[in-house]
Amino acid sequence: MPRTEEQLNEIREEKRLLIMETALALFAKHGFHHVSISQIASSAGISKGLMYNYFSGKKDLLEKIISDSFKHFTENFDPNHDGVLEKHELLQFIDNAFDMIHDNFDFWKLFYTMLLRPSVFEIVIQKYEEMLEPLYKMLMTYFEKSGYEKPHREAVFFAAVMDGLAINYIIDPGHFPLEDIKEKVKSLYR
Amino acid sequence: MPRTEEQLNEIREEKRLLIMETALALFAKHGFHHVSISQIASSAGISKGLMYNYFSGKKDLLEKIISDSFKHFTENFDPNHDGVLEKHELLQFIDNAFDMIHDNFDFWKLFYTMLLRPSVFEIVIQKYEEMLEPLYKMLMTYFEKSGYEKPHREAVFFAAVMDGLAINYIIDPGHFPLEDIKEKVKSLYR
Amino acid sequence: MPRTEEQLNEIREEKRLLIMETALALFAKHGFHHVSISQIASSAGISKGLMYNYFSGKKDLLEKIISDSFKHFTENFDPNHDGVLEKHELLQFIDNAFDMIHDNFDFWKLFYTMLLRPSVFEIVIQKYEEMLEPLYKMLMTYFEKSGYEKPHREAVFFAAVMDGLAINYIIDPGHFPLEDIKEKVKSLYR
Amino acid sequence: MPRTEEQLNEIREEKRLLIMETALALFAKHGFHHVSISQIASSAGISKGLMYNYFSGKKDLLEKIISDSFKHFTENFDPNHDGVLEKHELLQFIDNAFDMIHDNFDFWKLFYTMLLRPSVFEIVIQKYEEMLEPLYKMLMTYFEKSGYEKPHREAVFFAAVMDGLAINYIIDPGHFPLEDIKEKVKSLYR
DNA sequence: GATGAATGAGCGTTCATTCAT
DNA sequence: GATGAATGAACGCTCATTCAT
Repeated sequence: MPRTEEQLNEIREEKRLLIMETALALFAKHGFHHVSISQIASSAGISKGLMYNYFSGKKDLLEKIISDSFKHFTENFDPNHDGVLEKHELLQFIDNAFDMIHDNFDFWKLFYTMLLRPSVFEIVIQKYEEMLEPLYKMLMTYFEKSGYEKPHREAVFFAAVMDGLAINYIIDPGHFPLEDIKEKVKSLYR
Repeated sequence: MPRTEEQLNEIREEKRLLIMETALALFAKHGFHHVSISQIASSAGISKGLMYNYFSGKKDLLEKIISDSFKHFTENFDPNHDGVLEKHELLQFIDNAFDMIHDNFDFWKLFYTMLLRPSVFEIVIQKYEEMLEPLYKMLMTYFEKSGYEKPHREAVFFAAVMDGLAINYIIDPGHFPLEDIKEKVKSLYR
Repeated sequence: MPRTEEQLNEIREEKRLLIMETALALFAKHGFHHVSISQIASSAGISKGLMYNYFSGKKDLLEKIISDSFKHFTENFDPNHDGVLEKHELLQFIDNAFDMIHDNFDFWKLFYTMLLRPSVFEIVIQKYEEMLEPLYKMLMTYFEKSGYEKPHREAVFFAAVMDGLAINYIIDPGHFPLEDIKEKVKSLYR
Repeated sequence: MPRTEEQLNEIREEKRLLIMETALALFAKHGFHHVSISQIASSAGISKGLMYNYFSGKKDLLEKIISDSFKHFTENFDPNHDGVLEKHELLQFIDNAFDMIHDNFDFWKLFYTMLLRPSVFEIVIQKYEEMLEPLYKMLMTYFEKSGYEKPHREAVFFAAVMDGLAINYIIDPGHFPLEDIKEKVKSLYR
């Protein structure tokens, strides 16, 4: 008797996640180009061939990892989903951002690793921009509303500060004065 | 008439530089892993074999590029070399930093590309920290002297902000509001 | 109400034929090696696994297709089954041959594709020769009876001409001057 | 001291030929798709990688084999290169054709193997048509000049006859009544 | 010093086949 | 009978590196 559709979906979903999690951890640790399909397969305890039942190739695997994580990220942004940022939401975002990096350390490490490597990043840039645009717009609207002189500059600056802090946190989380820095950033926007 | 020892050394040094510059430009454009030794050799107009007279391998070439550029970087830092930062020096540093990135764009692009890839960066991180430490100390001393509550936090924050801005500038220099951002950063420390 | 043995056999035979027809069409269009079991199965609307209930493997499937088609071919040959060829039968055969190719285009395309590939053709060559021998004998008898000097030569020549024409017809049926060629061949034996 | 240009050319030409001859023999024996690069390399006594110093891939290797052989073929056609076929030249061509097949058996076996396999033949079809067109034109002109009613039909027929004979000769050269057949064909055009 | 032919380990990927369900 | 997840050997190909000249 063949498996039921439900059983198959369960198996497929489990394996899909297993492969993606295994690959993400390896990509984060060694970098996309330094991880071979063989390594992923053997780390996940499956055959090389099985990978290709779930993903059309190494690039596709990366894309799926990134887009899944983005989905998770965007879902946890703009708390009340009204597209408008209030001051307390911005302050809360600053707190959340570092928690998010902490909770998805591998992903964010991979993400920032890719950010400057065109050959890898182009795979993913579109999803990145789709995700980023609403955030940028919200920030600009917020800064405009709050009376800042140059909202675009403020949005760019804010994003760059968060990137810089994220990267430094990722490089050496043990020595990063996390709470102090959170306070510092929040003090700029209080 | 055979060349003198000195002339030979000069020729050697020229070739060495030629290879490094060629490789740096290619690495920055396509990424380290997407540039083959063959490409570097043919771009530089030399044979593959000759590369190995100057560098022990592809990794070695990368290391030499990074560490040479650091040397150049540190030599052009700390304006009056007294180890003490004045406010006007800090403000000037902010200006200079972006100029430096602009003038050595390929290097800084490559550098930030490598920043999160332990396997490669490990090799140069020590030189990087050696170079960074006096700056950190100067910064901390300055912030302390200027009455900041948490000098360490301020130094980390400042460095991270500069990293974040550098990265965003490198990703898309055409759309980066350079002058506005310089002003913004300086305004924080005026 | 369970199906009778006969009904089951009928279903089995239908599936078998479905698979063979699907595969033949794909083999003819893309070539044996460019068609995967997955493609055949999905084209036929069955699972990969089921294929192996009907055929022991891809090679076996090919063999069965070829030998089944031969069976069909031989059954529709030698019009009055008396083993003797009359001139009008030979002339009719020439007409029929092209109709036969037209009606079973996929098969003959596949067949001629395989003709020169020993590793595959070996398998069916015996059946092919069994089928061909009576024809050869009839031809030789006919040519002998008709006063040709070298009946063997004539039989070989006739068969080769028909092969050559068949192949050229198959390569580009749209541009093949079919009726003209039929006339030409028949004129040689009128 | 590096090798002279001449030495390098010699080495290159030798290896190129070695690889092509080895590959042709294997392709003819087992078919293009059944021969791996590894097999060719090990048959030729070289490494896999070296193949790619001489040919850009397996397809390119095939193309070069075919086009080199075509070159050889066309050079030995139309004896006095005046683009006009005389009766004695046609009769001589018939003799030569079988000699040519005999002398380049592997090539012609490979060629006819490919003729019906679109996926392989398309690699080579252009060169084939370039080579064939002048021949077709010469034939048509000849048949027209000689008072045949339908020159196009005659050219198609002639080419098909030669194909059919070639294929049958290639399948089983030992049992092919070569001289008798040559006479037969020539008698049609005397 | 300088060359480039030569190597071979390793890559991403395919696919006929197996087998638990 | 029927399914499709799973396997693994083999493929075409790349490229850092070596070394005879």
